Amino acid sequence: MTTLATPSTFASRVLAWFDEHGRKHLPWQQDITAYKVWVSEIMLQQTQVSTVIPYFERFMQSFPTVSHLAHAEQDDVLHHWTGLGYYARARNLHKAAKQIVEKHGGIFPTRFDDVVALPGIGRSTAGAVLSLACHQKHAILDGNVKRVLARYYAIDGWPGKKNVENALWEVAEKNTPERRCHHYTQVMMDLGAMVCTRSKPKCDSCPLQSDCIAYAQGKQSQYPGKKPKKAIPERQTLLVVPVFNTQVFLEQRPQSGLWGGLYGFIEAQDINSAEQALFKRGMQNVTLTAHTAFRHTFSHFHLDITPVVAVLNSPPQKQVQEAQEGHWFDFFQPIEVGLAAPTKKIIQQLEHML
DNA sequence: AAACCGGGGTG
DNA sequence: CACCCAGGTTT
Repeated sequence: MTTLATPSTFASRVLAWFDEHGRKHLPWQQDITAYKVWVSEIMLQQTQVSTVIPYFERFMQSFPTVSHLAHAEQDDVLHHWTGLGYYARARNLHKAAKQIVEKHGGIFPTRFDDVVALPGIGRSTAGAVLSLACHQKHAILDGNVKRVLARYYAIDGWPGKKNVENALWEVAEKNTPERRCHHYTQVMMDLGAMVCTRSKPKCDSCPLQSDCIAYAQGKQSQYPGKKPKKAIPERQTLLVVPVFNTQVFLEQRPQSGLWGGLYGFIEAQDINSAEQALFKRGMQNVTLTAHTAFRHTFSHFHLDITPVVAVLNSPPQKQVQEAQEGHWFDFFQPIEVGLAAPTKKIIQQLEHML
């Protein structure tokens, strides 16, 4: 007697793998709410799970609901993000929380179009939240899923290209099952993070090995296609660090652009303009000392930073001209606002520079 | 040194 | 539509 082989679909195989190996005990998987899933998804867009966990816990302690987040000070929100990078994402999270309070009565919306209209939430994140928290059937396409699908189907080209992205979305939609869509969403991320990793994928543990095209061809490392690279420029800047007794002066940066909304040191191109900038802020009798430059690298440029400590020999006068919002912070106390990595680094090293 | 990353913004 | 931008970590 012959039996027709039960079609073992893409989804059924990965779901079986989920039952045995999937992650089910992450903090945002307990007492699931759309809010928790949303916050975790935004954090996970930029950082891996082990790093995110303590940030997530602190964030939820301080902002347990959408409403708490909406009513928080932006500085406090950015402070909770210090070290995670991509501060625009924290600003969008805060902005979206305010919109949810205004437009949706503080309840995270459950209609896809409402969710995707929120700042910082696109098609993939909206799909992830509604799938994981509300069990709605939506496809997702984050970096992990892109890698799994690009390899399985041997989809050539860089996913930043529209046509490649479209091809990936098409198969992402096609494979998303009606039943257990929330488990499916979770397991696709798990597979990308735990098995179908960027380098040294664990193909022998993969439920998709038998018909993965990249595996069959031994070309796992060729997928997804790489971003075309280009030389990145170098820039240099002075960061002027005013010090008076045990206090340093920081001011809030403009909302848009580099380190938007974070507190930082005064930027200057040379010592002369550094002195002018200090003068404008009522700091006149100062002793400037340039310290060893260090390099901070972004994706699109290198920034060589020379810290210039400006010790005030007398208390600051009233500002000559209104500038950004500036504050003196005691550098032995934790500073409760958002700081970019290089700012934090300079503050940590400050006592050695005096 | 290079890869990575979802969404916003601009041309 | 095509391209650029943002920041810090991992490899």
